[in-house]
Amino acid sequence: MNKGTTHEIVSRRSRPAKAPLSRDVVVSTALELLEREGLSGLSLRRVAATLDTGAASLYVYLANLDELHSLMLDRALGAVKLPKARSSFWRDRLKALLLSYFRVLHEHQGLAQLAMSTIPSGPNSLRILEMLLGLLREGGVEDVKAAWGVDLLTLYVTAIAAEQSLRRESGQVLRRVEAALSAVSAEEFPLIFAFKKALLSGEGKNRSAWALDVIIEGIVGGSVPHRSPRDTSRSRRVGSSQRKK
Amino acid sequence: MNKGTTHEIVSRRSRPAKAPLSRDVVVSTALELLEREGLSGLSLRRVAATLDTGAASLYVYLANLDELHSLMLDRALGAVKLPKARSSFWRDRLKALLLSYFRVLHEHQGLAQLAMSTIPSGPNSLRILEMLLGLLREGGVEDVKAAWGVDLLTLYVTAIAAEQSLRRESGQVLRRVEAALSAVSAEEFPLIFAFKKALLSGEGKNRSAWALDVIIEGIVGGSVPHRSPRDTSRSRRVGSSQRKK
DNA sequence: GTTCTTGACGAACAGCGTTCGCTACGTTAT
DNA sequence: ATAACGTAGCGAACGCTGTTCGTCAAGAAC
Repeated sequence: MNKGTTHEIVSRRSRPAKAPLSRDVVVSTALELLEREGLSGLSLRRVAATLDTGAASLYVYLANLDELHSLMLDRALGAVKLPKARSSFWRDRLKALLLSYFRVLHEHQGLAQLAMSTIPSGPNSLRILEMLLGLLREGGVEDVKAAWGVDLLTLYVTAIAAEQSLRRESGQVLRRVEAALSAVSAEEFPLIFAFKKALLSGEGKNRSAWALDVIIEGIVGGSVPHRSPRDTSRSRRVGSSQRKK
Repeated sequence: MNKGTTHEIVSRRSRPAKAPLSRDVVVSTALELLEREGLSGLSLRRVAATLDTGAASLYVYLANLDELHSLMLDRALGAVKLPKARSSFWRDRLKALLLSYFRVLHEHQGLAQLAMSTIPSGPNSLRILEMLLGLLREGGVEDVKAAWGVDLLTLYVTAIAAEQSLRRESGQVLRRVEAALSAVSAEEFPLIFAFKKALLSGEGKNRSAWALDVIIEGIVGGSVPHRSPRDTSRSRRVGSSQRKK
């Protein structure tokens, strides 16, 4: 079956010092690889190769690639800075937290894209979630609104980070968009034609700061009339079971 | 949309009735496959197999898989209903447009996920973009704000649709989240513990309607003071006094 | 009739996630 | 001390992917 009868045994001791190969090193190595090569350059085989082993060995510590992604995301989210309680006005703390969240996703190549297809559920994510809930509640946001709001906020921040990462990473897509925008005629699409420059002006940082303001404003609702005539949603306290059709 | 729309070329002497195989049929077939099998079940090979040909044949009409994705997205966006001009208050029209956008992305399996990694740039997308710009302008939203706003709105709607599709499609991920949330202790994460039910209550439709309201309010609301000292440089009124350079 | 263009396509390449057995080692039980 | 056992490690393989290359055939142009 195998190659002949001789079968050399190389004696593992001869090798320099094989990596301990634990769940942690696998995740760390994967994160390094992600940062160096981007999401498309991340694969179980490459991770294994970096660790000088075969891909099959990783399955001792991982159920599958999805789990690795989930672990990577949560590990990375450990870098999000949680503002201290009552260190400032709650809204500033909320903004700081979301901004830190955004930065972590944005600064690491491919991490945001990864986060878009991976609902975070690890301990670090939970800590962030808990703090977001606390902040919204401190701000007087109603319970159901707060629950939906945190989902919205994280989803939203993730989406912005992913979009900007996508732009930065693969210029190919952006170039096609630019081409499409440049080709529009002033007659057919006058507004697009006129807004061309503004639409393409990335200038990521201002833009995402503005976007964050928008979403926070929207949720904490200084401007949203709490009860619009149509919105009769009986949002009451959490715990009272309600199911609406 | 169907294969036999126009002229039949019957004389393929060797074979019964081989597919005409044009760019349109490829895209249509891909969309059917997407709806039937989801995004993970979509591949060039499967599309080719459905068309009873080899994968290499598709490269006559497509540069690569990304381009197919882009074409598929724009084709699907053709189903978005554009409200008639001045049919109602501009804000209701904006909401209707975004809701239609959302529905199209949400109802077709996998389409939203596809849209998250594909910046739309086809004619149908442009028509939607143009209309969005018009609506925001009609609402008195300032130019640069409008330009960024449409980007935000579409990104946002796409993200919500993608998230909800992800939940519906793969219960695997959701189950892990549920497990993680159910396992939290009341001591460590009291708020998460208390909000558990509200956090998991998907009930997509109410939720996304609310989310849409939030983002629209955020953008059109005059909440952001906007006049930052260095921002006013290039944002002048578009359309009225735009000159060619 | 010959040349040129171009759609179609089989074969192949490199890579992917995942599974299956088989070693070789560390621990435990006898 | 020896035997048994669980398991980390890992090579090989399976079935899939996107993409490229060379070839073939049919029609257009000359």
